Amino acid sequence: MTTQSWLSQLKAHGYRLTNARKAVVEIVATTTSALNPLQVYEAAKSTYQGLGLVSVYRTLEKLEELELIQRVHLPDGCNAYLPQADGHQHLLICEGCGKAEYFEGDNMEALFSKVAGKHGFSIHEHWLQLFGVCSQCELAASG
Amino acid sequence: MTTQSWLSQLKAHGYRLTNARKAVVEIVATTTSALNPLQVYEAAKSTYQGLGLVSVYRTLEKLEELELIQRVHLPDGCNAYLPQADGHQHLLICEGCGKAEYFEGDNMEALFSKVAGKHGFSIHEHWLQLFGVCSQCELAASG
DNA sequence: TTATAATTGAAAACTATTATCAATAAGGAC
DNA sequence: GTCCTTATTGATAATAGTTTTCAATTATAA
Repeated sequence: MTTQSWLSQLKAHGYRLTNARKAVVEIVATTTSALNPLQVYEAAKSTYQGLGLVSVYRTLEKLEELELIQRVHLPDGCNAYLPQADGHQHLLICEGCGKAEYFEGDNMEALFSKVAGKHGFSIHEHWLQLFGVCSQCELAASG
Repeated sequence: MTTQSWLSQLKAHGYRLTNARKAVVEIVATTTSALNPLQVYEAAKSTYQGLGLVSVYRTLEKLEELELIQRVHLPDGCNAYLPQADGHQHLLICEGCGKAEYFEGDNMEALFSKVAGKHGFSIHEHWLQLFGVCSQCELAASG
């Protein structure tokens, strides 16, 4: 299970397993949508009442350091986090429920290097994010 | 010239042409890299000494409203602005000098709708940004 | 030139994030 | 299990970025 595996990795890096960390990991490791620190805080408090917002910031920082989560930029804010994808993946985000799914773009790299060549750039990083409405939200809206 | 055209558009929408607005427009209409409010403020102050930071925020807001500029998300901040591109373009940004260039991805839409179909999403918006180093910065680094 | 209302810059308020610090508690040694 | 050390905590203060407030100014139409 992801939560356990993340806790093991924290431990393996010499970090102590505290109630605050367990509560934050439990939320972030299992979320399907990108969450900002305040959202994590509110969700994690139901597991561990005594949690402080500051500990959420600190735990997110460590999880990002260990590459278990990644920061996601959204139209309404740039501090949301999502479990990190394996390999190089792109994002599909539902504007209704916030659900985020990774996808792989076939042959995207080829396009990128073509563009890079044309403009005389060497590419180091890329962001590709699609925003839309998932089928459930579509249904909910029409039904 | 872009600056004049932007000022005309502000005027056409009933906004007064003040020194503060002229100074901000002059900077933002001619920039080749995405600038945040503070950067605009500092650059525009050399044109109009009395400028206040608050007026920069307010002017950027109006320019965005009129779709003359667009907000750009960068790894180190999400409040930079760039003149808006015609049509649907993507961004190529130099990590060295900050220069931003638009490009058109051929057949990108086809890929997006394929992905959308596969995941059951309907896409409303997309972000595609490539980060790298432009030829000038490459040269500067090696030379 | 004058009147008027939009706009301004300075200061205050607000929000999000980070640093400080004494109290707490995790986890290794025994 | 108990003790000890020190990482970690939550509360508070500090900081940074952005927005609101407001009296003074100024663009513009008459």
